[in-house]
This record gives sequence, structure tokens and C-alpha cells, in this order.
Amino acid sequence: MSAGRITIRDVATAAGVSRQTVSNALIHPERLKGPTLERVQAVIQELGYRPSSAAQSLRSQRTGAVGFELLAYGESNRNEVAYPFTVALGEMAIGHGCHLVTFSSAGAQSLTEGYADMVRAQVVDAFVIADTHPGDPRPDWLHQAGVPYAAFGRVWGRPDITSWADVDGAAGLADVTEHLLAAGYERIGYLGWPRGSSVGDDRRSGWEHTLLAYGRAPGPEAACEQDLRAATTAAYGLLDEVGRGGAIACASDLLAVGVERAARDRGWRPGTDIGITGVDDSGMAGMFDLTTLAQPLTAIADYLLGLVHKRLEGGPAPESGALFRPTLVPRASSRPGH
Amino acid sequence: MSAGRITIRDVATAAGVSRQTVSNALIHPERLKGPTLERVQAVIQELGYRPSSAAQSLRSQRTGAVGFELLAYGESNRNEVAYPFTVALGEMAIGHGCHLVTFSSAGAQSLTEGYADMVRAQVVDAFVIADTHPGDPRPDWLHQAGVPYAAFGRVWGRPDITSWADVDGAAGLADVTEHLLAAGYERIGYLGWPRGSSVGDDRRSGWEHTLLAYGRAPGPEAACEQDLRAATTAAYGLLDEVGRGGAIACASDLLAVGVERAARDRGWRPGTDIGITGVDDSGMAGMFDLTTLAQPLTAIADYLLGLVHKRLEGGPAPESGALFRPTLVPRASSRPGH
DNA sequence: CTGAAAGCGCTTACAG
DNA sequence: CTGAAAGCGCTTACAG
Repeated sequence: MSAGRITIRDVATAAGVSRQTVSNALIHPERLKGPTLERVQAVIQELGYRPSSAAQSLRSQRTGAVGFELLAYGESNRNEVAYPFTVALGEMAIGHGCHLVTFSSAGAQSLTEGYADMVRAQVVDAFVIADTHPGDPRPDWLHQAGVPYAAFGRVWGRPDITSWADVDGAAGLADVTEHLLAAGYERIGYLGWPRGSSVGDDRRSGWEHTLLAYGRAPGPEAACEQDLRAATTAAYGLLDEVGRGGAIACASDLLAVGVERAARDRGWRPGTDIGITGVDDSGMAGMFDLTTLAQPLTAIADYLLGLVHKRLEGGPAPESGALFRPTLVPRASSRPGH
Repeated sequence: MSAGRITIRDVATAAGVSRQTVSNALIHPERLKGPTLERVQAVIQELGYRPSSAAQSLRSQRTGAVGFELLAYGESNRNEVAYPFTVALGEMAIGHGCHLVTFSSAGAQSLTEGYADMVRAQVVDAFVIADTHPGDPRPDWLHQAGVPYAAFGRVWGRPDITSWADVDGAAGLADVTEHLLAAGYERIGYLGWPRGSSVGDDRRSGWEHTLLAYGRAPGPEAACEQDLRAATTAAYGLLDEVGRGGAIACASDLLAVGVERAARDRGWRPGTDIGITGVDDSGMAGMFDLTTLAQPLTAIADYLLGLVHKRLEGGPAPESGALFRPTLVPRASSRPGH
């Protein structure tokens, strides 16, 4: 516990071997004979030795760190996914033997300046980026700079770039729709965003196709912005159309809260009189007891970190991007007769 | 842009000086004569040179990195503050010339294992910790291990430890109460948490003392858990007591949403018929157009980073912990006749 | 399977 | 005010 760092030299002396044998025990254990390995490992354990990451980085020209830009959102529903994803990245990093260096580009001249800085100062080997969007300059920049990276979110407009993972919104909404069908709700409507948003269109298609697959005409639907007032207003009309005993699948938890409000206003109880579902498993969904779809953030973080790790080892890019199915979180708002 | 890292050697050659002169230009610019300094700086700029942080760390035995543990919350209202705080830390880190290494202790044997690991591997010089609570083992451990740190949140039960910053909840609620008074609401009630939580008691005192200071008897109050249903139920009674034209200051945004619901249920319009305020400026407050108190996260992050930096330089501990006043964010829910 | 050499890119003393 | 030396703690070749 007292200071005076323990170095590889101390371990070597204590174990009666040379320094590189200790190094080998750590990095290439297969190069040592069983007994030697065990002895060295025992000493490492006993002394609580941990190689200095600075020395390792300098020598190996690898930092073992992955950079992740923290985006400053105005929209809070983003925070609700951003934080858990950051935590997931931190949790998975341990298993991949790397550290997470988070940074902000606020105040930077360009959107990629922060990235360039970390690369030049060699503080990270690679990046995970989130919230890719059409026109995002980061994938191109990283690609050209030859810096390994993986993205949470499709890399728009670049079908040649496959190092990404995303949530399968269509599959998620298919699960939601089947769940609502199985629960016995009659008409199943949809409240989404205006057409043209890829994420929104993707989610909506899951609802539509499932209904079609079950021989139902896709019920009533409405679209509004991601705003509580707008959602509440839109919900009034939809509620009339689906009627009591029906359900409304929403593109987001916020929209679902709007539907819940509108239902309450007319005295309909969520679950009992009207089924309501959201997407994201944000805090609001829990507070309002709303059925929702949880994003598989841990699996995605793990996959992404595995991807950059492979690229670092010189492995090939994956054949295609990866889609992860969200998990249905059933709550009272989709429980009939609750 | 092409590879082949630029080292201090390249800069030295190009500038016609020795390597340590380049180093001095970066670290001790006052040691160089004006013209030499300018020439070296010009070359650094031109070549885009950035010292390798690995080499710097190894030599100086300083990583220039600050560790920050990402706590995995179940409670989502925590996420809403945790993420912006993490972002604030990232933003402020630039100005302090350090990097933020975020990590998770999930799956660790003990609550301090993650910290011990990062210290032994020398990946960080210091830590910022958040969410300190009575019985928290981290301050003690860090203290004993001699690792500099600063806490967001008081260090409970250790008046001798002063490296912390916290939000001044009492001052915040005093501002809220004055705001409500100035807006002309008659009776000003309070919806808080059961007594005994230091944060809750602190906030409540701001409301009580302000009312007293204005010669008003502290109005009706109620307490409930941090739960929407409980808040809504508690709000019904409070609403009766304060009456139309009154206001209810709440200990959190969630409780405020409960009040808003209860008010809506009886047809009272927030702002017009009843004043409502929350605390935290979470996403919900924005969605429900609720007046709230924004935490001064950027100022706190900056202060905390400054603190660890000073400790690293061997400076003294501050005289006492620092309290930061939150900022009132006025919205429709406290605007009479809105 | 194990060990002596060289060096990653800096900075911290110390001479000049 | 500037420069030649030494070394931070490792790992990567390469001998033995």
C-alpha cells in the first residue's frame, strides 16, 4: 500500500528470472514452462505488480485506450440513452483490456479537431463514435486518417463502411406489435414521427409488417414531432380511432407519455382501457409504468469494442454492419384488465 | 496527415535547436529567449507536433489523466444529471490540460478495486468522484492511498476532508420561493421527501426560511417517496390546502410532474391556476414546461478539476468544501395568467 | 524455453 | 540562455 512503485525489475528479482521473462509471463504466457510461469505469476500476485501503462504504451506504440466523444445534447431523451451507453462501454472495456478516454469537442474549431488531437498526442489507439448521422464528417475523417473506429449507429451514405452496430427498430416494433396482439387489444394504432427520418421509418415498418403478417389492416396512425404537447394532441384523435380496448404503439417513450396523458384526460386507464407502448426504456417509461423496448446497449458496446480491437490487430472489416434486437420490457400499460 | 509520427527530434532538427530546447519551449517557455521561442513554436505549429503522452507520462511519472467512475444507476433521474456532469467534466478537462478516463466498477470485488487498479497501472494521477454518500468507502481509501481526488457531493462524516463541491439546495429553494412570491402566488406549499435525507432537508429549509423571512407562515407541506404515483397522490391533498392561486415548490422534477398531473386531473392549469416548480432541470422538466433549478455542473466540474490539479502540485487542501448555487429556469408552470 | 541488448520519446537534473 | 547525458519501465527483436 505504501508508495515506491513495484516495477518489473522487482518481480524479476523476487522470482529469480530476468525482466523479459516477467514480461513474457504477462503477454506470452505460452512461452514459459509451467513451473516458471506459476512462480512468476505467484510473485506478481504477491507483490501486486501491474505494468506501468505509460511504459507499455511507449514501447509498444499502443495505448490500450479507446476514445469516446461525449456529445452535449440539448434533448434530454438523448441523455437517457447516452449515459447508459457510456457506462456500458466502460463496463465492457475491462473485458477487452482497454480504457475509455472520454472527451468533448465543445469549443473545438471543427468537429474532428478533438479526434485529431487525441490521435496526435497518442492518447488513444482507436475510437468508438455514437450518433452518426447523414453528413457526419467523423467516419470519413477517421477512415482517411487510418484510425480504427466503430460506430454506434449506421454510417450513412457509406455502404462500404461496415464497422457499425445499430438497434433493430423494425424487429423491436414487430415484437411490440405481437405483444399487443397477444394481449388481446383490438385495433393497434401507431403514433410516430413525420416520414423521412430513417430511425422513425424503420420502427414504423415493424408495426406495419407485423399487422399485415397477421392479416390485419394496419390500423390508424398519426405523426408528430418529438414533443409532449404535440404528442398529446395527436393522441386525442388516435384514441378516437382505435377506440377503447385498442392499443397505440409509439415511436418513443415521450410520445407514449403523450398518449397516456390523453387517455387519462378522457378517463381511460392505461393497460385496462388502452394499450400503450414506447421505445427506449427511458426513465419516463419506468415512472409512468409504460411498456417499452430496452436497447441492447451492453451487447452493442461489447461488439463495438471487439470490432476496434480486431481492426487494431489488423483483422479484416466485418462483412456488414450488425443489428441488435431490443428487448421488450412489459409493464402495466400493456396489461389488459390490469 | 500521412503516418510516420513527428517527434521532438524532428522539431529540433527543423528549428536548428536541441531536443530539450523544444521541450522547454513547451513546458518552460520562459527559459527561452524570445526569438528562439518563436522559431520553435512556429516549427511546432507547422509540423503539427504534439508530444507523445506515453513518453511524457513515463518520464514525468504523471499521466495527465483524471479518473472518473461511471455509476450504473437504476434510477433514471440520476442519469439525467450524471450524463451532463460527465460531459461537463470532459469539457473542462481541456482547459486543465488533462484527459478524462472513465471506468466502471461493475463486477469488481470491492467498491475500490477499480480505483486501486487504475492507480497501480498508473493510468491516472487523480480522481473525481461523484455521488458520495454516508458510508462511502472511496474517500477513505483514496485518502489513505495518498491519491489526490475531489468529490462532487459532500464527504459525509469527514469534516476534515474539504476537497468537495456540492449544490446549494437551500439557496436554490430560497430563489424558487422568492420567485413564486414575486409572481404573486398566494400560499406557497412544499412537496418533499420524508425527513432525514440531507439533500431533501437542505432543500426544504430554503423554502421554509424564505417564507419566514417574508413574514409568511410556512404553508402546507407533504412528503412522499421519489415516485410518480406517490407524488400524484400527495399532490391532491396539497392542492386542496394551497388552493387555486397558490403554488407548490417541489424537491424534484419528478415530484413536480406528479403535482402537474394532479392539477390537470382537477382542471387547474399549471402557471395560471397553480404555480409548480421542480429541481434538477431534467428532461422531464423541459417536456412538461416546468420551472426548475439547473445545477451548475460546469462550474462544479471546473472547480473539482482545479482542486485535483492543485493537490497534484502539492498545494494545500481548501479551507472548506464549496457550495454552488443552482440557477432558476423559469417556465410556464410558474407564470401566472399564462 | 530463457536472457542480454537496444530503444520507444520524452524530461529532469546538470554542465557550459 | 542553451545543450549533452541519463533514464523513466517496459517490449521487441534476437541470441543462446
